Amino acid sequence: MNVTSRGRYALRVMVDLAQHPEEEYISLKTVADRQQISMKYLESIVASLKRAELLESTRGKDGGYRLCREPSAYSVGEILRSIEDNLAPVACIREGDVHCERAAACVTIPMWKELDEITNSYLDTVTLQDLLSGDKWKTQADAPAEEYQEKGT
Amino acid sequence: MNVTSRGRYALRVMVDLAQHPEEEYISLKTVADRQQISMKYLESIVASLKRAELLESTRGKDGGYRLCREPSAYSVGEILRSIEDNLAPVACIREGDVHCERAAACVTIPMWKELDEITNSYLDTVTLQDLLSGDKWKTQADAPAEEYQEKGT
DNA sequence: TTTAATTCCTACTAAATTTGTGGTATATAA
DNA sequence: TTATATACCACAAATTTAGTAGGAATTAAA
Repeated sequence: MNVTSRGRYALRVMVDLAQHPEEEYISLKTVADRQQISMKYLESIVASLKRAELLESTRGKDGGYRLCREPSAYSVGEILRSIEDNLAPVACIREGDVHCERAAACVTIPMWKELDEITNSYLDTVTLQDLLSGDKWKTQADAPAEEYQEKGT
Repeated sequence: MNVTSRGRYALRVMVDLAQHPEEEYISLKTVADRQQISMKYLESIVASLKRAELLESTRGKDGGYRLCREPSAYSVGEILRSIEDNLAPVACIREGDVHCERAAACVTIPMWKELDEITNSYLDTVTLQDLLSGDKWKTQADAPAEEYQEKGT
């Protein structure tokens, strides 16, 4: 897997934007201040997010960034894959990349591939909304016995 | 996850030893030649494996390394954890290590923890024997109807 | 039309990690 | 006692990650 600070920061930017839906566009400076991350560093990260069409922007005064979908329509997997180019657990199974000539004979490749599938499919089931609500991980001790947060109604 | 070459090499050493059970102790040079890995680099890797009691050794002439269990009694998770100190997908959830003061408020922590559990429990289900046989990942198309490659004979 | 605020773009630098190498001490079988 | 190993420690090269710097282009508003 290997999720670097770029991936973690990307997630925090997306969460931050999701938590402040009222305003139209939010400047990077605002997000950087709230999240205490260098704005300059964030620049290259949001550039990737924008390229992947995970958020939209306007330039100039009063410009900034905003989500272009409902939080429930983003999966963590999608966000991370747009940022990290090596979500795979080992280099061996990255397509095109370095071709290991022993791959055909390598007894570990099938395992790495399965592991990659397992992690990706987990991350694809977690949405930005899940992160915001936290319900997905609430234990019974935490959770109020009464009812879930109604959604969709 | 982040499995580096140390982890991959460790797995290859273990597989190599498992594939040559006839001889008593096998020298690192032999393994390094067979696997085409720098022997010097392997030294530090097998040192970790030995420290974790995953293999045993004798020094001096005719010395070398050998497994101390049946291949089916090693899990890949155990092997990797003895080598890589950061199997966790992100630094944030490594105990004791760097303590992130925003951890309590961080909405992503529960997800990283669950991901870590998922990957570790998968890797704990895969044994060295599984890697050797490959059966675990054989598709029906691959598998010859007749019989497996005879081994042990 | 000028100014301030902002995204966008490119290049560079610093720090950390990974991937090794080298040298030597110690143990063991023949 | 010699050849062949492991064991141990320090250092170096290569790669990746993290962060900085500077400025061009765009936009809203004064």
